Amino acid sequence: MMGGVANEPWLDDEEQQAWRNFLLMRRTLETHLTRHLQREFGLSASDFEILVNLSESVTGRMRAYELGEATQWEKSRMSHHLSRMEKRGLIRKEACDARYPEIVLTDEGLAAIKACAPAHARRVREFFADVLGRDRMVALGEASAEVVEAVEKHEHTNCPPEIRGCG
Amino acid sequence: MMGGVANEPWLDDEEQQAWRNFLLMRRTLETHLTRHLQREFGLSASDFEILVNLSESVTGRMRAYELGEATQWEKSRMSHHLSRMEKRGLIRKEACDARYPEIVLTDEGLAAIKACAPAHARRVREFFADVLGRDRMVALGEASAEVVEAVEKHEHTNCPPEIRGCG
DNA sequence: CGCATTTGGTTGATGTGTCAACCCTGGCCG
DNA sequence: CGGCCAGGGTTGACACATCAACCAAATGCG
Repeated sequence: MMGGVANEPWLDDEEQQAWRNFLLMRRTLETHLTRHLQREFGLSASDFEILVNLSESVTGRMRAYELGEATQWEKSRMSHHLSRMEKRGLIRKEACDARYPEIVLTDEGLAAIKACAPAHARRVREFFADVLGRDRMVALGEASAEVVEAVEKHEHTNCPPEIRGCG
Repeated sequence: MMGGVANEPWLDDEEQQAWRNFLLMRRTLETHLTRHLQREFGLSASDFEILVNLSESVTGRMRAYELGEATQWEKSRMSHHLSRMEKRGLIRKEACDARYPEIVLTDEGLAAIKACAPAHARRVREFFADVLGRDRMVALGEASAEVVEAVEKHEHTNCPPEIRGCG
């Protein structure tokens, strides 16, 4: 029909192929990992991320804000998700501060992450680390950091006025 | 609290750091690209994907099944999303076959993708292609293909019985 | 022929993510 | 002191994804 709409000077065929491979890879990997986590342990990727962060903290308790920094989620997403997790007994909100409730890992939550972490890590190794090999994996980690930095730098200077605040 | 739950023999610190960088990168990039597409053109990433596929086809019309192959979406996701897109006038379903309706790109849909493709491609270039540079980008494309292949091979041999059908 | 199976597609329920609006408390400045 | 306002957190509405169940035309085989 057009064949050229995305074929501007912007990306040539080889680059586009690489980009599409990347998109496919990330979805394939994510779908696969998520589905197994869900089926075998009843945890979503989001659940997993929260539980990992909590379990890695020294006290097993954090404020939602800290979790937000660690995960880079929107605050409303965090709030919604923590409510759902609380309903399922994976975490608990404790009102120590009478303003900023603390998010506490419950025994059940701890048990859940302990149960699924090895299988998850094994899959990451099998499908990612082993396939790439150490060198390429480290290189990808560095490249990733560069991309994140580039995006964030741009967000600083170029985001829409409602958000900017910097100017 | 534990610090060690994900620190099994499975992934050492360096690997884990690379993995987390990768996760962060892919979310940062995706969030950024999606948000701009949404704000500037009112299109979600899913809309975009469908429109790209349709617009690249010779006739501007495909069956849902073909779109499914191209995008690797679940069929129900496809169905739901096509319905929403039809409601918004981006596509149309035509019952030529009286069984398998054809998905047709409308003028409005074509206009939409033509309008947003350059800006989107420019962002991909700016935040991904230019940051990585051609060589690393191509290498990542190849690595991605390997990962996809590994996951898919495993899915073949090791998926849960309901799905397997093999063996 | 007739019935079962396959297969492409739809539907409904539910969980999840995003946006915008709101609430509440503490700090700031008059 | 007192009003304001910034920032963490919540809520509601809506878009989206996934799962399981379902539907109907086509195919296959007794």
